[in-house]
Amino acid sequence: MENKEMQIIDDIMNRMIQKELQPGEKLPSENKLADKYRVPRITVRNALLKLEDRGHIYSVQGKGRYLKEESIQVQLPLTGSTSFTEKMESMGYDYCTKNIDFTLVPYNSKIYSHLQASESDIVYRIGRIRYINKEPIAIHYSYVKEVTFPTIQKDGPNINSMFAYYRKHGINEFTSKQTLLSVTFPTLEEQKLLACKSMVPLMVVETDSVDKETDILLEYTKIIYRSDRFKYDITIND
Amino acid sequence: MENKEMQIIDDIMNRMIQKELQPGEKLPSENKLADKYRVPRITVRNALLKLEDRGHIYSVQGKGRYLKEESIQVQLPLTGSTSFTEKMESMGYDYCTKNIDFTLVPYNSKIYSHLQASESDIVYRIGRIRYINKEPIAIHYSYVKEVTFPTIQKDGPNINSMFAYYRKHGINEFTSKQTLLSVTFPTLEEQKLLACKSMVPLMVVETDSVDKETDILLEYTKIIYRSDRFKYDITIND
DNA sequence: ACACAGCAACTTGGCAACAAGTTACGATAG
DNA sequence: CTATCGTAACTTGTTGCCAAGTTGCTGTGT
Repeated sequence: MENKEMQIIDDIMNRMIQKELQPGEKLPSENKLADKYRVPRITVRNALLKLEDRGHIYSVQGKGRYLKEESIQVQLPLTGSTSFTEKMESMGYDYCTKNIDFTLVPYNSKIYSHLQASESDIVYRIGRIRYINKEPIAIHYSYVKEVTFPTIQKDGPNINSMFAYYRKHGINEFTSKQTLLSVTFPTLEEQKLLACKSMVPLMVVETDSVDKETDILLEYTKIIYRSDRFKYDITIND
Repeated sequence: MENKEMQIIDDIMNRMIQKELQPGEKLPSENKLADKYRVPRITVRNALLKLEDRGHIYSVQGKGRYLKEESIQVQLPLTGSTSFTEKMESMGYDYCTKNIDFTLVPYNSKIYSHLQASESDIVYRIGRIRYINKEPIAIHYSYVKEVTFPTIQKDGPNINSMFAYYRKHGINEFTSKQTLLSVTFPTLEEQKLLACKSMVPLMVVETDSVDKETDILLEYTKIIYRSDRFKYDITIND
């Protein structure tokens, strides 16, 4: 029989789902598991390293391996036109956000075409990290043309909520033309920002935001979520 | 500086995105890369093994490592009430589907509660695999109560399209109460069915299907997509 | 000139021995 | 009795060496 490693991963994952293994619990040592599954130690070790990369367990040299403490899984409405902050607050989460950058974006065909911007347009990126229970759970980038909001350079660094900023400019209802969703793995930088391991999948949601009244394109948005922190609600309703 | 391994992964991934590395191309050997990045061979090796697990490269002992051939990425509308088959055909893909199982489902609190079924109800699972260009891209499970369609046991094994089956029963318009989306890794069985490596993330879409006219619950659906084959369109429109 | 065997130099794959860190416990000294 | 130190037995982490597979060149015989 091939692929003992994957069988071990399946077995341990099942035990975690069935609650046979509890959060915080210590796993048997590599040697004990190797005896149990009748495989070389290295096979068990590789399986455990993968589980660690996925963020399910952690190890302490000389002590052993432990299941991570269970962390929240948030049911997040991906659709709908209310702001992220409002969604979170209406669900009663300990939620906060932190601005991480406000920079001029060098010309980039993908972003510029999304914004329907010409090469001579000036585009800024507003980046922030969203936290639930003090844990980072998403990176949120807003790309805005200077033409659309001429005072953006001055306002930018102090914007806490783009929605609030738009309301201040008399825009109250938003819609979007297209929302795309894909799955990636974190770069080294994203791992640092989101405090996650290299094999935690990220969900990337890209959309445009349009003033419902005037149909003017406001921004191009890219949100990068830790996929292990959410069950996404994509119900279409109302 | 820590985490050389991740820096190597980032670098190779960037080169792939920038098309500096072409599909099918042979990568430098572990030793050459170790020299280039000034790290021990084992570090390069671990980075390459992760890229292999993610499905980006493959290796041949004695020969070397190669970039996988580029495969299609389909833009898939996740929302909307047309059937999967219709979506695919309207987009002109070489699409087909294969029934893989029709079985009685032993009592399971999660599935039964989704179906609003009591413990004495009989529930069947219809499983099929969906292919694009002969490549498996999704596993589709439909859970149906016998009460809803009394002849399901007889019909089941020959059902090619659930939507067609419902239409035969006079149901023409469908809707759903809630659609949830999450990300997981494949079990060993799912790896075999979807012909993918252990670290290819899967997108799981769970929904109920309701007859729009009578509001009767028809089925509970669970679709498991290979996340590397799609960009999902979750635009809410019309 | 050509065919072929054999060898050398490369590739990736696997593993065993060793290193490093933690804990538990018992001997020993005060 | 108590405190402390040392050691042995465990844990996970690292690495260097050799096995296995492929390629290509070179020498040899025809």
